[in-house]
Amino acid sequence: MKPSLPKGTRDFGPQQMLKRNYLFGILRRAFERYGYQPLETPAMEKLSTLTGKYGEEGDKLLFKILNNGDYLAKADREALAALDAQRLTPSISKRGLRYDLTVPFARYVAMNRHELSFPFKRYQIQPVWRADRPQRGRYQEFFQCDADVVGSDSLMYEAELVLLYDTVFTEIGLSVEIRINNRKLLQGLAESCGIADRFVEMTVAIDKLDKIGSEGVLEEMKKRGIDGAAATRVLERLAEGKAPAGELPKGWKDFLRNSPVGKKGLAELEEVFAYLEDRTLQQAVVFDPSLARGLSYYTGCIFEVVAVDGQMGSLGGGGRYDELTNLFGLPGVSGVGISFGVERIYDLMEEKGLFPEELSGQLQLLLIALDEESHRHAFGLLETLRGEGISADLYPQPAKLKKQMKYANASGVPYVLMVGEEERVSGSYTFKDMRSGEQKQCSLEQIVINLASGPPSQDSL
RNA sequence: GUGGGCAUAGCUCAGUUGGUUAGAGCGCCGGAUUGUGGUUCCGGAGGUCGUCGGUUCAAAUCCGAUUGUCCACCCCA
Repeated sequence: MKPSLPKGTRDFGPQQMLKRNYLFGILRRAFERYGYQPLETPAMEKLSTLTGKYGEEGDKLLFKILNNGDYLAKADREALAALDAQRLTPSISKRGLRYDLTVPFARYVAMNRHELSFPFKRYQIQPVWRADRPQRGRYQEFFQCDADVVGSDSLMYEAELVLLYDTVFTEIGLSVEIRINNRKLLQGLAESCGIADRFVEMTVAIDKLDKIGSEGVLEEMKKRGIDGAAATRVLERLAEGKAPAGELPKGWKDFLRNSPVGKKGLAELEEVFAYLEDRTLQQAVVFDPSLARGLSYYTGCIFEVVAVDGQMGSLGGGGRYDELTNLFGLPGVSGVGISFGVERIYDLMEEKGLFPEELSGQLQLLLIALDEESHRHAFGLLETLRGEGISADLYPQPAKLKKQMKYANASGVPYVLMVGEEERVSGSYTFKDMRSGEQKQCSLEQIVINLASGPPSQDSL
């Protein structure tokens, strides 16, 4: 049998894991600095928790888990005979793999409403599964990384989440544009153009403005049943385009004067921008009226992050949702959250070489022994080195030096310590920097001092 | 879910109108060098041509199916 992986899944080898941990570590520390608490939920949820939350398209992409035991005994015979998979499913599967982290979070909040004190802030970094057709940067199993706060409608949190995006992307070393819009403003746009009943169709279409241009969006809207004149009005309004945060184009106020919901959206944006006014931001933050985001549960401000120079697509997104916990019987709990597209961020960091050369968790020092007695001596040295918190290892036999060096080189260890008869009797070991090729004689104490403070810096030799 | 491209050594890829023993580069192993990797030189190993079936005297090459992968939609991270 030829071993292989299921479609759309990947192994993460040691080199990848060290980099992923570096990225996740930045995220984790940033979340905790901002007061978000860790949370994990099970990989599988009841199908009743998941279905109906992502629209018809989303439901199709849910991975379903076959019931245990003789699952056909309780199958819906009629549906089975009729080959009606959709009707058969509930009778043979009652669990599924989670599709995102937001819905399980909403379920968690609803279940634990009496224990939690609000506002409740949590972050979550876990894999999710989608039975999508894989493409570059799209997998069937991938990690999501979310930060959400529920139980407060303060617009302070919208501003905080923008700062969180700013902090994280700056620390990673990526230049991004953080786009902000508000669904209420879009509702106002639809109302003012007389197509309030085609709101969803309008948002789906204008979200593609970047990609297909205004003619394309016009076609898209017509195709989705929006009157041509109204569609043209929508595009006229969007023509004013993006604006730096804090400089909301004047035209919008006038345009939305007859739409209470639109004015509310505008006011919300103004308040968020007011919170951001004197903050120091490293990344570009812009108001983008064409930003719509597909997910229908957003009700207020919405966010999206894109790389300044990349065709990578969205690196993250989020927004405010007022009614998500309603679905689990907990009304009146407003939430706002953001997601980091860690898989794409990883790919982009790789592309731009943003990972440090030395990553924590990596082996720092490989001992190489040249004869049996030195090998046992080196085995003893490991105890001291490891006791000092240094990640150290010993080649398993006193093989030929060339062979051991080759192994050291291939494994990417930054430092090698050679132990032969001379070193063993003098207590002064040959300590080699594999990158520069330089080597010198060092006592064990000197080596510990060189390496003890985590990953070695460039100039430690 | 719809439409299309691709599948040959560990990796990236050549392979003529179907015709003897399927090639290259990189990587790997060994040696040059018995205390020095990454550079150089010499030698070597490694392939059921994704899988199954069909056409043919003859298939990596043509046809069908299937699986995987990539791309564009749909949707999304």
